Amino acid sequence: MDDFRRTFEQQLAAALPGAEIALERPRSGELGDLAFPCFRAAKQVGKNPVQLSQELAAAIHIEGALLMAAGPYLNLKLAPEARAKAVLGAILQAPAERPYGSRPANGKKVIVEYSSPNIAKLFTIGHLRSTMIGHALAQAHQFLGYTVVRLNHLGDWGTQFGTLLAAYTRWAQDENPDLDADFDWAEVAPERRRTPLFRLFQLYVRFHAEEENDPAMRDEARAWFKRLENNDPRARELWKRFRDLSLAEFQRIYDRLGVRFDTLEEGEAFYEAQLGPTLKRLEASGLLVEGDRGARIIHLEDVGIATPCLVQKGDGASIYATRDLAAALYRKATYHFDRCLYVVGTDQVLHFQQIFAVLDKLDPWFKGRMLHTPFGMVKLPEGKMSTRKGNVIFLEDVLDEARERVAAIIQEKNPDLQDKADVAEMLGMGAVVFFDAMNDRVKPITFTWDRVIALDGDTGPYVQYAHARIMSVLRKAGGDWAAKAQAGAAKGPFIAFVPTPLPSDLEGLQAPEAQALLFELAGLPGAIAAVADGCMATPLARQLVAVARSFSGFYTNCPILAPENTPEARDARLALCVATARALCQGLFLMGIQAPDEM
RNA sequence: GCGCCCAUAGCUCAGCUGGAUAGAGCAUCAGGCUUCGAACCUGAGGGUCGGGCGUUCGAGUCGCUCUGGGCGCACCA
Repeated sequence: MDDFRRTFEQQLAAALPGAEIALERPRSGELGDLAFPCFRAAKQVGKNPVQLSQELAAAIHIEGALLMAAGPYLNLKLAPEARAKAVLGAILQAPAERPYGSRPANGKKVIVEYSSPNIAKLFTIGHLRSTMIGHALAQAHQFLGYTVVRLNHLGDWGTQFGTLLAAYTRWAQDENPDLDADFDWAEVAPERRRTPLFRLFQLYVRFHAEEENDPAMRDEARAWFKRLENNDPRARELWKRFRDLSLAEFQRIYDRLGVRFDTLEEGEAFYEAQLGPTLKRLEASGLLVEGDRGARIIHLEDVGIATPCLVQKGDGASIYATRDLAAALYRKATYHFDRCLYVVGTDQVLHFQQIFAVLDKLDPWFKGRMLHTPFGMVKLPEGKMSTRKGNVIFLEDVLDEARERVAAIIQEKNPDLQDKADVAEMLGMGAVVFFDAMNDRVKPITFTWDRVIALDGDTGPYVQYAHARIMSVLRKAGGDWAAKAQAGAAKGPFIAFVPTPLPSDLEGLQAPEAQALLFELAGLPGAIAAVADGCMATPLARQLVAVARSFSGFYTNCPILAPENTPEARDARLALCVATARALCQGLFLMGIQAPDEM
């Protein structure tokens, strides 16, 4: 396809000297494979776009392709066999280390900061957004040739930690120091959740509840954080314990989600030693000003931000802005990145505007490199979720529920399936994660069980089902067909498939449904590129659905193993199945979803 | 009060830098398994793209304005 694109562009450039040649993808494969909208060029040469496209259609000839004027568009449509050859070739003959849609290394480095949960808080459905969007962005960038650094800005520092220390001191350290017994004041939790970490969480929630009526407690929490920053041994000891407890839990969840980071060490606390130097540097630059109550701030009115950035609290303790600034400076020195993405919710847009503005003032190097990728918050029908208030949906409950619902369907439709539990997990995860990607927008999401765990229609399991059906056909085909679609080991985001020769005769793919499927497969590389460009997984998710849907059309209309098929037609169709399976498997994997062979 | 974001079918959402007849899923209705997996497929109904004004050859997309919602507005993150 790239060859045709290049030739088409060259011919257009020759016919229209000086014109800007920007090709598009037509709405459907019926229209063609590549489209040249003539509007701008027509203006430049002083012609009517409809007329220009007709003239170009008559003037340009490309072997194996048809050039057709469709109103103001000039469409290049490949002959059915040329399309099949181009698309299947690109997928089946891609080198194992450079799968279809990937690009060679481009020498650029991008940091993706994502997930970033707070210590002693359990993962909620809200955390899934940052985690999986960030994961998909990291995967897509690496797939497209970037060097990717995956960072987790763990919330292991700050006044919230003071809250935890204060609460522990008040209600646990004497009667329940190891947090191994239930609190008599807390409501009884389900068995699975009765862990020390959960009790820590209960302490946190209780503190915030009581703090409402007793503002002095807020000072108590701040004082504890101050002690922590001043190296108080008791505070440090508890800090380490709570952090270790949380990390073990987080790791379990990341393993379940298939998400990994280059390091979990560079959380907020990591920058503690750099806070002083950061403040000094801000001071030396002359940006730092005294604010109310002895706080130190940086004014940003001159760049259109009314709220100043507070970098040191009145009591001298640091605040998250200080740590984000220190982190950015550290990352510049350590990673020399080209782009740094912050996958953090929309409620922090102002915060990042401030941080980026301060960095621009401090060092012009940062200009244009820092990017906040905000996402809408997950809300409940009755309102905002709040960890502090305890009205939250825990991620594991959602994943477990999804798994159970899938397991019930498996029991009904395919009771003899091997590895039922594993498959149920893959499909449940697929449903939840895919739902999130389909909705990637800045808009908030209202959580309901049936929405998030939907299993019909445009869902992960729908795409996974297409993959499973293909594998089933390939197994029935015998020979080494199934092996050809078998995923090899993944290296980073790349799934290795052994390059496979094309069938010499592709006439069996003339049917419109086969052509439509080829057209959608051809759309995948663009969709993956759009993930990185737009910093969202949505285009890929939607293109995978398009592929799965057109596969279903192909499957129902073009018998693959029917005895009346010629061996050539059968092989051509099987090759298309293999290509589709590879593409689906790789595409889902970029999103953090696995494609089972059976379900 | 100020700032940012959002508004598309009954519901949930797509719609790439303005460009081909505004598309999916769910729900509803009507069909399709003696044939490769029906977790599927085919078809139907359903739209003043929140209202108004403007820019443009052309606006769901850009600008202004109104209405309705979300978020934020220094010592939480």
